[in-house]
Amino acid sequence: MASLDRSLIAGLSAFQDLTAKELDTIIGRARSKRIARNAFLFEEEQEAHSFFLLLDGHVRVVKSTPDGHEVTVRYISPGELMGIALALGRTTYPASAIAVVDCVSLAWPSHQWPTFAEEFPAFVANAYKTIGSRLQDAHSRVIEMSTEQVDQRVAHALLKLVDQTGKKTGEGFLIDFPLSRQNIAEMTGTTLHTVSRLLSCWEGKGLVKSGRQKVTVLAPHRLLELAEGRAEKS
Amino acid sequence: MASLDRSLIAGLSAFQDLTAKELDTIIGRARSKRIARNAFLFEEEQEAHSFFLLLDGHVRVVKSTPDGHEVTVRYISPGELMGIALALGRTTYPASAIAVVDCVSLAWPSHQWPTFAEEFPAFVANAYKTIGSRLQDAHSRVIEMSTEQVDQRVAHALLKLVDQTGKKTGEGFLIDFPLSRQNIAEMTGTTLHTVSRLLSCWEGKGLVKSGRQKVTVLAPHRLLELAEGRAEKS
DNA sequence: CGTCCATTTGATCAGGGTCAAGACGAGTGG
DNA sequence: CCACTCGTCTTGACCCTGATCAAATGGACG
Repeated sequence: MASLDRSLIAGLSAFQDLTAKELDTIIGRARSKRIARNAFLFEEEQEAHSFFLLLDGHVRVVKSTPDGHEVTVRYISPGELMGIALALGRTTYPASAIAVVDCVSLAWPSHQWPTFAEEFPAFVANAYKTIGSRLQDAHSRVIEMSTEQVDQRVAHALLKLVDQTGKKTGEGFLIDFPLSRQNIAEMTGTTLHTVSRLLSCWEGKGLVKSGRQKVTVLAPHRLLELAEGRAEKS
Repeated sequence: MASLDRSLIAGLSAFQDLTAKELDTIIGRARSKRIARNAFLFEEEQEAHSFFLLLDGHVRVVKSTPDGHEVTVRYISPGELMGIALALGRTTYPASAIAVVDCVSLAWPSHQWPTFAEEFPAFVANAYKTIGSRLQDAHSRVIEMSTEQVDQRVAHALLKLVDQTGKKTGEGFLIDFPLSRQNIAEMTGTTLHTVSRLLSCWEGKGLVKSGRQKVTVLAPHRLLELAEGRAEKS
């Protein structure tokens, strides 16, 4: 097996302010893994044996309720850390992580966390920054759910995904992984029916174009107006 | 002014695993403040000059939306840290904190955080644990908002408050600070009207007893059944 | 006693969930 | 290459939860 090279992680915000030598050490302790589409990287409630960095692909993080509902917490893009809640004193994963497409990730055993903390304070500082921004995300989600209508929430969700992983195409911004109506519903606390109706309607207005597990945002600006509730009701 | 004594903070989970001497040092750097009912401890977007520990009273943490809605993020009880989001790389407060009753708090200047981190690693570890549990709280809020009906969410909210600050009385558990229908609505993403109707209904069933800005939970167990959706519809 | 809030309760109604049925498209196996 | 199947998506009809609008009641406090 070819050994891992630090160029894989150099330049990622998680490893900002670390020296080349430190990167070498860190990557020397990592194992790389391929995860097939639809496979779990880790599961909710499971013992948190490792923490991860996604190198390639897209991962959906979900929590399940006792009564069978699934709620999507977030999508992870390449370069992001995953499974780091243990840095906050947990021993089990708070959610499950599923590969949306075939993925490649790095993994470090959890028991190395304290060592990392001592040897690479810049790294843990970055990790905490990540956690901070996720806490803010969670709070904005709460606020959206409390104050916005379904159409605004769906619009916000699409815009967030475009921001995160949008690929510019001739027509607009394609969300670059398989995304079903059901998936969008699980992000926004609604049903696939309502999402389907919304997308149909928006397609009619030229805001988006969507197909089977595929969404392209054509007019982000107008979608944003809708998301912020300053669109004229037509 | 009498100087502050370490007995004020000894025993609090935020200061677990610190020596008496360390506690003395920490408290020596604190300033204590009285905050009148309805006054702000800090405001959203404001420069985060200090972080706080609530000694006495109750604080409501709220975020406002551009269109004037207020969402209550959480209530803080004595012994809890506040305004520590700056530990996660922020420079402004992410929400406002309002004294629900007359309060007493300790405050440390933010610029001491790095010093604290070096001198009292146990303290920052505890702080991160606090943040971790708040992240989880936020996620459960999202899940509740996505999957539960209003009555379940209100029931959950009341139970959480009872857990946090419930005072056992002859009849049940009193939530020990002024709490209006409006406040409950802001915690659960509904309106004061709906909350009022729910409480009236529950009062009829003997689940709660409520008056002006006052709620007592009489039958937590039955309320929990309702919260979890396994109550018989009557 | 009067004013200001918090609360209650009724009436109305719409957003969006639920139920049902069908169309479409992609992959599979013969 | 075609038929079949399964999963995704669409669309209609219906109805329920809970928001909105409106008005009255009741304490608390100056």
